[in-house]
Amino acid sequence: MLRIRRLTDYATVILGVLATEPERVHTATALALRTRIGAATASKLLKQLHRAALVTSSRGLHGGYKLARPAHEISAAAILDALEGPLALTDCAAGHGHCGIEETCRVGRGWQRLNLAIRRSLADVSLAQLAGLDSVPVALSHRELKDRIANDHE
Amino acid sequence: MLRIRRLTDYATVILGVLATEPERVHTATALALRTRIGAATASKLLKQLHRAALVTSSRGLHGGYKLARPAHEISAAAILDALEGPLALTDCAAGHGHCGIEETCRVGRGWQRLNLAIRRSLADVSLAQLAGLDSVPVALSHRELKDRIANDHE
DNA sequence: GCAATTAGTACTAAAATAGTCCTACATAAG
DNA sequence: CTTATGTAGGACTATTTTAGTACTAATTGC
Repeated sequence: MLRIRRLTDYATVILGVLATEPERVHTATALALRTRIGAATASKLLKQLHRAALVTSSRGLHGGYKLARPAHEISAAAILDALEGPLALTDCAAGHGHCGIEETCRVGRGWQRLNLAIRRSLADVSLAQLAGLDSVPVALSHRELKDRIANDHE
Repeated sequence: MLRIRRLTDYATVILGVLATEPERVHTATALALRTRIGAATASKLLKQLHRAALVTSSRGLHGGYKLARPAHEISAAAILDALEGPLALTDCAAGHGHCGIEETCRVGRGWQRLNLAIRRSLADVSLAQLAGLDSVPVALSHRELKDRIANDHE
């Protein structure tokens, strides 16, 4: 239930490596080797990350990629957004409504609320935490998410 | 990002209808008509819900489906589990590890933690809330989930 | 026995996902 | 000013998931 795509996972792994050495530039192939991800795939992911401005790139000889900001300033939500787009839990909410009856939309809204709460919470988790580089492991707790969703109602 | 499947959404819609009239039995076709979901699809979903013990069924003439328990005792997590299985955010954690290097698994664990926190929070949201039948809309808040994830560390 | 209705399974079609390849552009070093 | 090393971007293919359908068996009330 509720999984992220494999490529998104790959991307976080790559970002994790970049986060351990934020000063250096890393070539796509080097990152691919180190993460055992296919070179072409890693390259594609890095391009996406670049477009989302999570990494900076330099071309030519001695070119490569670097983290655009410190790892603790990159949120899990930003990564998800970059790789998977701002899609919602359900697409009923996205507007292609063949949900003719009232109950449908009521439920749809419920999911939507949940989705929002989760997203916001994800915004509070940083790459540094995800990659275990921070002292605080993954800071986002039960009580807080629950509050968050509750406080959401209207 | 982080979406549920369309069929899962359908299922909640069906459950929502069942929740509005928990006393009566509803036939698969009646539910299909009311929700504008294809009859065969609705039927298939109801079977899954039955296997997951979220609804009870009776066969034969005047048979049909009913909610197995009151709507406020059915959690969003239970619905997700029934329809999508207990899958994790990433499948690296599921064991098929081709994640040879350390960073990989560090990140994997991070996702795993997030997943767990979200799951637990989802366990606190009921069908009644999802379908908007409860006074409290969708009770699961920002602060609480955040706490939940934070408290998770080891 | 008959009609209504769920149970189970197998199959098909469509869409999302993952992954590869090719060509163009940029930069530094010789 | 040429060449080696890189990224940028897009087109394309294969694989896997997801959605949806169809058919047959089992159950029950009248």
